[in-house]
Amino acid sequence: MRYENIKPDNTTLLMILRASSAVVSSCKIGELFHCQILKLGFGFDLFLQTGLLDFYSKVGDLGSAKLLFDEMSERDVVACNELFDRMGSLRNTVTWNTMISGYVQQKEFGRAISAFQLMQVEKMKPTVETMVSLLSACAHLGALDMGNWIHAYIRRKNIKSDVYLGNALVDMYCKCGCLESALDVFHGLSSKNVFCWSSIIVGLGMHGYGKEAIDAFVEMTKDGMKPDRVIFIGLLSGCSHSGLVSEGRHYFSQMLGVYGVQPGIEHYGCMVDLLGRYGFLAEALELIWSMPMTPNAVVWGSLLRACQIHKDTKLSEQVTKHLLELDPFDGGNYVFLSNIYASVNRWNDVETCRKVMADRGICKIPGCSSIEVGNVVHEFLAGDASHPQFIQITKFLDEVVKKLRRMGHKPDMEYVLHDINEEEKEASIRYHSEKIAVAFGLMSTPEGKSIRVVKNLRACGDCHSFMKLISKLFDRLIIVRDRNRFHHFRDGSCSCKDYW
DNA sequence: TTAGGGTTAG
Repeated sequence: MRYENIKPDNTTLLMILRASSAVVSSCKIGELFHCQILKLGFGFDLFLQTGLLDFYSKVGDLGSAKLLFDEMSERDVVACNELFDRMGSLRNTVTWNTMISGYVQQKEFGRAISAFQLMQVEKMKPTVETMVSLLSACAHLGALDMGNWIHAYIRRKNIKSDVYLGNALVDMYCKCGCLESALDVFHGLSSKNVFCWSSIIVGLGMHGYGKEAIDAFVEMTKDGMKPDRVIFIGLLSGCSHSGLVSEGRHYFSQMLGVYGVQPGIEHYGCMVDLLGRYGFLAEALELIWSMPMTPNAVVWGSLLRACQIHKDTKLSEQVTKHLLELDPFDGGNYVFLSNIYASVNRWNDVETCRKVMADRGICKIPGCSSIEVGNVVHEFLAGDASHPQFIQITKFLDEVVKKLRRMGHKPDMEYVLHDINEEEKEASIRYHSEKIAVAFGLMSTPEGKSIRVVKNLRACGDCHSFMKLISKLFDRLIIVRDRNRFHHFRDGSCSCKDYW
């Protein structure tokens, strides 16, 4: 259009922006576009500004989005001073919603919630779109208290529920460990689409209810709903969490013929996970070689995890080679290999692994656990003692460990990295972030209250048995969401039946 | 103009 020397109007620009935000992943183009708008001297109206704001949010340039958003606020003040008070605000509900959803999409969940609080300070009325974004933030954080508060707020303010909001609630309750509430909301929905079904199927699966996930799938198809690829990911991963190998095989084989869904690399990944985790390592490897597409890091990663569970050092070395070829800078691969060497006492190889990591400047992601107490999310990062009550927590934890030892618990140090003495090894696992978070929960919540912890990585074997004992010792329900599933610890045992 | 579900891994 510029070549024709015809000046586009605002509507055209808005259309271009929307199209770009759907396909463009580079922030540079947004900036260029922003400059062009200014250079060509457009009337920068609210729609265009919102379009640009949405663009910045979607491509992940939150800095520019925030700058623009704040700028809009200043203009608002000027406009209100100059004009009559009936003048519409330049920063309206839609721009707030765009900003909040931008934070959620960029995984800045805390900021999304803060933005909502600011929105309330400015007396801006939230809408159903605001609520959906916020619930998604709570789901990611595992912030149940906040999620409950939002649910109550929706009821109090009579915010009209739709299928998006219903789904967001179901997903939030599942990911915050409240399967009962999720099911309540789900069954109460007046209409359900494929998103709602997938939320509940995935939720059942990640809580260890594989059979119920299959039942939901069957019910869904009876309702005339056509399953999509995400539904099958949920179904197969649900089978995997519960060790339902033959059921998983059955549905995988029926995907294309019966349901018309072409198995993608994700579904092969689920199958490798299902077979490998159960111990069928050779079959899992065979499946990888027979795949119609090139296996990716997720597929090899699933097999590597299976090798770790079933202690197949030889195969795991082969698998790691593939992984390191695919991504030589992924720290996780080195950590995995190093753990496997450590478990069979090959300390020289452990050292080599660590040296390669150091030489290439690769770090491992530190463990991080969070717990919500009194409407505040407390975060505990491995090796970080900055929490104001850190000393009291560790003292409390030491006492607990002593008690557990008297009960006969021996620390499981299979995957401690270093070739160090037993005492040092014990110290290195005693303060794992999830233990600190649970200890803090025990100290700061009333007796009998369940404790919910969210962890960014998988729980180690020692933390898992520790939680089982703690649930009995303190008579508390402890719910831990780890990287990919839930563990409900009650009266000395775990809902995963130690299959995870 | 704004909103929702997904496989491995430190």
